[in-house]
Amino acid sequence: MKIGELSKRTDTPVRMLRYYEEQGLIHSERLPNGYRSYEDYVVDRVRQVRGLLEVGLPTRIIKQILPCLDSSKAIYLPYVTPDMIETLERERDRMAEKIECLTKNHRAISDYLEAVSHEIRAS
Amino acid sequence: MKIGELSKRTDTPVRMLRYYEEQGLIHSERLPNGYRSYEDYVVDRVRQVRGLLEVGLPTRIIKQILPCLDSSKAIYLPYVTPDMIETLERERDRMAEKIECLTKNHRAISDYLEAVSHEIRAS
DNA sequence: TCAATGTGTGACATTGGTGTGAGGGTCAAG
DNA sequence: CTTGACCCTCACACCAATGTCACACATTGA
Repeated sequence: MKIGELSKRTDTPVRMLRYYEEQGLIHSERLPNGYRSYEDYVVDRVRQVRGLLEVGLPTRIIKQILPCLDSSKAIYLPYVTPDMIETLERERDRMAEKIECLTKNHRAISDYLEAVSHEIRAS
Repeated sequence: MKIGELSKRTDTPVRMLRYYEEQGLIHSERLPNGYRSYEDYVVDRVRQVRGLLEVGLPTRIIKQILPCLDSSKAIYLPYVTPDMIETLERERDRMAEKIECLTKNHRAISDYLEAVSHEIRAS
């Protein structure tokens, strides 16, 4: 697929798709005319990238952890450096913290909305 | 307490504390000499703000939802506008999405690290 | 063929969170 | 009284993600 379709399917500005490629987060082939051509799996990839960006990870880190999140992990297993392991462990822990923070605040908002809805019904 | 102590207790640059105040996220009194003076509860407040920033919420949104996360919710219940409710519901849903994303990726990284550690033990 | 749409590159602007430094008060300890 | 640590404001700089615009070429459909 070409960049326009990928853009629609991922609800992502074309500008950003090119940016993600520049940052090494996604890959494209080129058609004879120079147009970018994407394989289907890139759709999921982009969605994953966007999700990680949304939760505050910079592209630098995303680029590092993405390969480890592929189903074809086996390929990468032998090449892992201690340095990489450290990064992954740190990110894993940071993610756990974020999950905790989000969960707490999510519940607080839910509770609040719940209370408000009762208030309305009572008035 | 003065800004230096708050900075230490929250592990937050003084610069940022003043910024958060400018954005209306925290409050300070002023001592006779012009120094900022904070009440104890601000420590938790700052930690909460930082957590929310880390998970990608902009100060604009944080400012809106913070009042609803206080324990003294009752005070705010009567003043809630439909507009505010909408914002809260949207943020609640976005948080849920983020939690899902983080959970998924957290598990993936954990699994990966697990696999790697086995690999190492086997070699 | 012409117009509209899609794509390419490149450059500049913007935004939000953050860093940093200048220049100047406050205050406590030596 | 002076020094050092702390505080004030203000301004400029930075970075990463994103928006926007200009200009050129490709594709497609009327």
